[in-house]
Amino acid sequence: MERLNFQAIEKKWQKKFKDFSLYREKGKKFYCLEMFPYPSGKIHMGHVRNYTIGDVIARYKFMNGFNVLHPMGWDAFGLPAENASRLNNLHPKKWTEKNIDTMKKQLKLLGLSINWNLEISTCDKEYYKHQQEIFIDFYNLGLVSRKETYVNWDPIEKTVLANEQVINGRGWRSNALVERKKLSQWFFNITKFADNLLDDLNGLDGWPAKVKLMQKNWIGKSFGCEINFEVVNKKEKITVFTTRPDTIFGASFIAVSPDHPLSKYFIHDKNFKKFKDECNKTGTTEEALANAEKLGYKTELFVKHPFLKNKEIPIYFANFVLMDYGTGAIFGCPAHDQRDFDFAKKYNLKIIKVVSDGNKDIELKEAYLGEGKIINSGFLNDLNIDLAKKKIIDEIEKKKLGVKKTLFRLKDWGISRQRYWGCPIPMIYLEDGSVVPVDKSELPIVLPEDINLNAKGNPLESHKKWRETKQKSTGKKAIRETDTLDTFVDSSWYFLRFCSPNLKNSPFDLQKVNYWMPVDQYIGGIEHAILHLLYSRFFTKGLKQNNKNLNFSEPFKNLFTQGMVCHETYKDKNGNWLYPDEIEKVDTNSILKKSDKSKVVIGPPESMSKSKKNTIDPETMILQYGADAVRWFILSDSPPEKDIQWSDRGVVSSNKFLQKIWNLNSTILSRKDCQVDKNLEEKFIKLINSYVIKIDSSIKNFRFNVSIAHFYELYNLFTDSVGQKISNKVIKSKITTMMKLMLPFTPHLSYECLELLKCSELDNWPEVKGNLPEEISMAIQINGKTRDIIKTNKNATENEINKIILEQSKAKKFIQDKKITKTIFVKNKIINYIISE
RNA sequence: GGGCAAGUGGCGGAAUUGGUAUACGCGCUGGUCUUAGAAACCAGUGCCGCAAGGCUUAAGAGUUCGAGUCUCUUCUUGCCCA
Repeated sequence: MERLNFQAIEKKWQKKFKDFSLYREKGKKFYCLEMFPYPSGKIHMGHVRNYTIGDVIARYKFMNGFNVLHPMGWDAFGLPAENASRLNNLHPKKWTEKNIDTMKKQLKLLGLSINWNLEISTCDKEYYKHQQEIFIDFYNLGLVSRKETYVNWDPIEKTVLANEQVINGRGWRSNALVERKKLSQWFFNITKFADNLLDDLNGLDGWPAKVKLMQKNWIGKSFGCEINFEVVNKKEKITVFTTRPDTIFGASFIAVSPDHPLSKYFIHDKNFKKFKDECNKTGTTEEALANAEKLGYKTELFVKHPFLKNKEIPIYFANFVLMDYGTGAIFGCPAHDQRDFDFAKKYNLKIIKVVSDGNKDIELKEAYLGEGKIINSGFLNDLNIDLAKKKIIDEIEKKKLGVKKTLFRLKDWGISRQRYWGCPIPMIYLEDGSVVPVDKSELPIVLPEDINLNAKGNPLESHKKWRETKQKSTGKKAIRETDTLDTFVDSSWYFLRFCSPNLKNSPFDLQKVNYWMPVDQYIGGIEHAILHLLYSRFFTKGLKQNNKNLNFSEPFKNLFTQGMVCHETYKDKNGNWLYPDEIEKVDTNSILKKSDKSKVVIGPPESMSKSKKNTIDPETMILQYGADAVRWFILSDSPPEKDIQWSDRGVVSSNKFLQKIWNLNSTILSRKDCQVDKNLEEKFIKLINSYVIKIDSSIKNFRFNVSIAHFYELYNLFTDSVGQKISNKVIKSKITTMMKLMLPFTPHLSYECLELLKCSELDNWPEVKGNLPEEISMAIQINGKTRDIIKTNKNATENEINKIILEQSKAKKFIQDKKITKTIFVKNKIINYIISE
């Protein structure tokens, strides 16, 4: 028997997959999309998992008669290209193109059903030209603004970081301590859609509840009110925002942001300046602010308490109050807010309980946040928190002390990046100080290639020739915006571009996006649960506002978030990380470093990363074990939403199993016809039918590991059956069924076997119906304990079962002459006799 | 601190949603074949017990004829928010 030569068949079929398309004229549309990769150099196992899952879905849907769009592109802008080009003296464009080339070849080795004719790359001017157009459209819609704000400044990368790029106060890439810096930045006004983005989550039934919850928390809608406090002996009022107006009687200080207008009285105060500089060293994330030590600067100013005559409350500047959240001022109620509590402890401020925690006279050790009756609060006393909130807000509005207000945690999306390798922002600065978009006819504003990357800061700023321009309509001198767009912008609409990737004059063809959108199945990592998905949703809503004829307002109908690929880590005696191929396993207990035979310490499985050297190169695995075996393994071990542990043993056994399938196919091809036992044959056919149903439903439910378990069972069924009295016709027709079921998982092997089986219709899914096995097993229980399992005909009645039990079942002796007081009979499942002693 | 998940053999995990717990795979043990090894094939494999049987889904309670699945308490782990 000839061994499976996977290299040869993969080569053969990949040639046929070239320019592969799952398009067809008839059938319902299905848009299957996996998050496109960043071209970092080589593909990694995470990509293999992501694109294999997508490929199974795409092929499955196609075989079920759908017209499938399954494209691929490159998220090709971004800082790593700049860093790499400084290291290797290679232009970011060249570096990116080289990587795309490599990764495309690697992806093709996996045998994906990608239609490569639709390939796009975000660094291509034919792509970002349209992005600039969308930017101008958004600008004209009032969805773009320019604001002076404090930003997270990474002093090493010399760029602005988004809040989520700051981890524990440090830059996510550089690990530098992040500083606060005031810069003029471009923003997308995502907050204009805050309510919309929140409400529409309800319609996303095909999204994991977890992701929806994360987005909901991120948007963070909260209800409360503004309260105006009169400053003693000054004209102004301080407006605070609070979600806990019910605790107003517990207020013992006012804290305002160091950037609050009130600071005008202190600009000449050296101590205040020092304090403010100190504050700027803390990051701007809520987490950084929460963890930072609470710092205050006491002013000589006081406000009047709005409900307590003669009560005056001191004003502090505080580092934990942000100017861009709420009104930049809060009232502090230490008894019921932990930050206020910490602050009050530090500056010896009064802690007045206004919500009863049940312990009347015991001093609080921390803020009490629970439910309780209101106390010490005049007309609010004895109410619960909710009622007190309503009453106090009514009172505040009645006395015109403030207004009811809804606040969002969501902030506008800062999109300016002081970097070269990104999409130029199509705005110009005129000499009169006005800032205007470029004329659309000038698009694209092409990124210049002759730049000096070794200069500090943004190379576009020092590129005089590119920077200096003229306004087209007036001929006036102008200077280009040198900031480029956050790369999240690039990925916020690429799914639309795939519908008409070569269209010249418009980002997308209306008819085509209305046909293909929304994406029917989007697949990617959970790490994009908030930002990428939120931004894409915002873009879709913005585009719909710009063009009312778009017939969708959400981009992704169904979302699947796959788990990570993990591998154990290895360290040598000096604590240096080692690659898996630098070690050897002598036996289960001793692992040695190959080079010097020293002992190696094994760490727990962690997400594969270059820094921990626990990566496995997909290309090596594909060449060694075959693409089908790699695909098979990555789907077989764990449910796809969970993390999976890469194991070499696993891929070896996948390879062995596929070899067995090949051998089985060969056996069947050369099988001689035999005498036929009709009953046996019928039984075999019915069993196969039951597996078609099981495999079909497990694929539908993304339970690929279960599908694979069923394939093993199917294989066992075949090896038991080839030697039995079943006709060649039936055996061949059923192995054809099995190969079709396997096709989405192992396309090369399946196509090859189907060709050998002379199957004429390769691309249709087996019928998911037919007669099922008649024999089933039933559990016999006595007092709820299983005492025997009997085989019986489907739909056997209680009487028939009773007869069997009394005649032959092992359960018989448990009943003996005891009295059966009750019988519970569930057809095809169990019969339970309740007997009394 | 708050919210949300999850906890099943030596390991990855399955269980038609309240009805046969441990499917399938890995590993391990024994055997066949082989000069030997590898591969392949056959058999076994939750725990205790010679067996009959008993016990078992993190721990404990509850609902039920029946609980891995539902409810409550506790513990542990992971993720998100703080």
